[in-house]
Amino acid sequence: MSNNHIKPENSTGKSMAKQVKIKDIAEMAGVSAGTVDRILHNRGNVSAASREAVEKALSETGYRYNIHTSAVSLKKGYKLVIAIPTAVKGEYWGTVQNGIEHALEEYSDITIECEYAFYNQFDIYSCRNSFDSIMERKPSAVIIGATFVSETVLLCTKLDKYGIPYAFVDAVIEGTDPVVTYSSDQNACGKTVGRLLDLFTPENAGIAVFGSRRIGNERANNSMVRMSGLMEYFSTCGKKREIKESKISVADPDESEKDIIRFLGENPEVKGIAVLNSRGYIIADILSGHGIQDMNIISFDLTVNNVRCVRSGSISAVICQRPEQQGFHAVKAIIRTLLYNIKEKNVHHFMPMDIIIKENLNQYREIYSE
Amino acid sequence: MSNNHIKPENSTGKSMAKQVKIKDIAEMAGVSAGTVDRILHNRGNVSAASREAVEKALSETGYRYNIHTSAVSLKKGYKLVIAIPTAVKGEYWGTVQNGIEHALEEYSDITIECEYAFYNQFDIYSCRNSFDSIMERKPSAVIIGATFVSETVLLCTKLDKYGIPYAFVDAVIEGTDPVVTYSSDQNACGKTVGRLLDLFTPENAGIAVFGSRRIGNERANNSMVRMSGLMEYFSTCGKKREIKESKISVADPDESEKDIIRFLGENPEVKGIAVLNSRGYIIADILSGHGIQDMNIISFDLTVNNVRCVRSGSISAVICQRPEQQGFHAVKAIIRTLLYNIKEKNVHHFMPMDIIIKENLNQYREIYSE
DNA sequence: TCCGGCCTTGTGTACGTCCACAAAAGTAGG
DNA sequence: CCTACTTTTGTGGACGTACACAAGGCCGGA
Repeated sequence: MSNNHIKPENSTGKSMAKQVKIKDIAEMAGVSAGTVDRILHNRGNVSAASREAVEKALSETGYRYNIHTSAVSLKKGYKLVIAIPTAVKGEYWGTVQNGIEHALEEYSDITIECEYAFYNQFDIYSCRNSFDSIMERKPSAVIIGATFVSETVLLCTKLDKYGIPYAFVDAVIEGTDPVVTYSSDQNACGKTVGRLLDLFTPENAGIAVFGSRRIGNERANNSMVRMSGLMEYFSTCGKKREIKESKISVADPDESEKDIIRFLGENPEVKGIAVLNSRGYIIADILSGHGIQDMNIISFDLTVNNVRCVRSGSISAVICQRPEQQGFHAVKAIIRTLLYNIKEKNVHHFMPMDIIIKENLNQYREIYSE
Repeated sequence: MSNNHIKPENSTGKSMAKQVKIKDIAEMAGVSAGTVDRILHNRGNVSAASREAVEKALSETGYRYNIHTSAVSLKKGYKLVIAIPTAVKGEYWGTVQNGIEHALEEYSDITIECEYAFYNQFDIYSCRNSFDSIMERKPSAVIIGATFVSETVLLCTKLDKYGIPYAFVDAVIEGTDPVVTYSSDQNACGKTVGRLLDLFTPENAGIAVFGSRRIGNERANNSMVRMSGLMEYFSTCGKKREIKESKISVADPDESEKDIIRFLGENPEVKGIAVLNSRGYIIADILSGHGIQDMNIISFDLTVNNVRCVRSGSISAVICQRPEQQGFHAVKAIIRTLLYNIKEKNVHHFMPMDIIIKENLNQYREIYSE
């Protein structure tokens, strides 16, 4: 009972990497621990000779400092600013936020202050307001859920100027220099949707694709990339499918309903619909309301409404890009950067595209909620 | 609509929790820090009165001790024994091992020694040998990948006796008391396979199911549970499908090949095959070798061979249960138990069943390899 | 040469916990 | 009431790092 632990010193033959301490490095380089510390933290005021000697010792020993003792003596806290579209519980950005908070819990023994700078993803002025406030908040690091291209580039330029690290979730914006990004390959998503639609829809039936209405021409538009992936799938799959395109309006539900019903009246051969955003449930509910049962809908994101529709069968499949994991890992990566002051090598992480159908829905719910 | 987004903690959007220290608890309870420490670590020699006062203070403040300072001053190390089937890189248990090692890296600042006790999952004697050696190794905790029921129960009884915590990955054995388990709902897996097979196989074609040959009648047999799930799917899906059953032998490849070709000769209507273990690639390769192209194979696990077949199209879909995550989380949970000496509430974790097809294969590869 | 100022380096304390050991309180027997 | 012993409690050093501050070295100008 009392001997179910081992003593660190007396390893029973197993070799254990011995921890190299700052003092060891200092001794090797012929300087004091303080100098090593200054180099490790880029605090400046170090001669070229000392720096060289210490860096040699560091790389020879493969020194990695002890995160625990580091955290113990760390005086300064960090301030994390999260600039993402308004997070609604049970929807996409709400799930991202879950992941963010989950990660912060893991670091609850370090002083990390976290501020949200939400913006309306359909309103460029709201985004500008929000992003303008970020520098005033004096962040140590920023997590960005980008929608508008030039606003984001502007923000990143400022952050770069002050050496403030930032990470992207959901979408990656060109012309920026993030520490790390978590996103999905939207083109591959489109292909996957194509494949699923193809599987679920009878061979002789038609297919329709619903995207969002474009808002401004500056938006980083995941839907459009998904669309081209979907088209690629159908142009290479060997089968001949007729593909109709349409849009749904987010703003006006009554309008949408009329549009959809009219569209289906005009295209009775359509038996499969791809909805390239998270609003598949809207179409599913409209069709249910009109007693239409034999439509196969594929949509995106495991939101509460989509979950309901997958369970009831009014949506055939949903593709999900692990928003929670995106938030979680982005925060962890950015905190690691703050602590260790090193950039990771592989900055772009692509999340898997989970395929969720009625049969495997339950296990995903457990993962994505909580 | 406007204000149902998540407010983190307080109105200013900041989240910071103040650390309650052992000294604070000691002061509140009118004892010294040493006494609090003894209670926290069940070191005994504490009067009932002190214990009561301290526990009151602990629960009032919601005290949670600082993992970093704890780790800094922790003298003892831990020894983790991993009792799983022999891990081969790129196969199921190899991926579990990846996850285990990944988790150990996260705790590289704590002294954790890790020993593997591999066994041959097809040989009950090998399992006995391996499990018999475990107590001698004086583990602080054990991670078990169980195959044989009574051997596992025996091991767990011994572990329980000495109060050594253990966790299950992949399968859960009845009559044991693990700290935590990571596994999949095999019945739901079976249903999902059924659904996929149904989608991929033309409506008028027949379907076959290949399980493993049973080895001994004591084995925890995932295949059998998957089989019943699959049957459930087809008995409730409304369609009429003819389902044939067969087995594949792991031992003798030539024998398997003959069996399969004979089977398909006798059942030419079969155009879809579910392989309820990870050996879908064997069948896929045999069929490819015989020039058979129009078979839809669904199998399990993202092994290197299955990945190759999904990419080439000879396997239509694979279901994967995140072996890496299972290993990863099991280790993290067990280490948390060792550190905090508390049991988690929800011991059974079910992993999602990822559906992998050609179109979404690449992103999963990145996740599961690395 | 001396002085002030800047650049560089070394030193010492604090962080919160663990744990060994010392001290104190309690108990029992004579 | 004293001694011997057990149970309970308090105390201080150690862990490895961060950072403030003091101290030393170097340089140019007077």
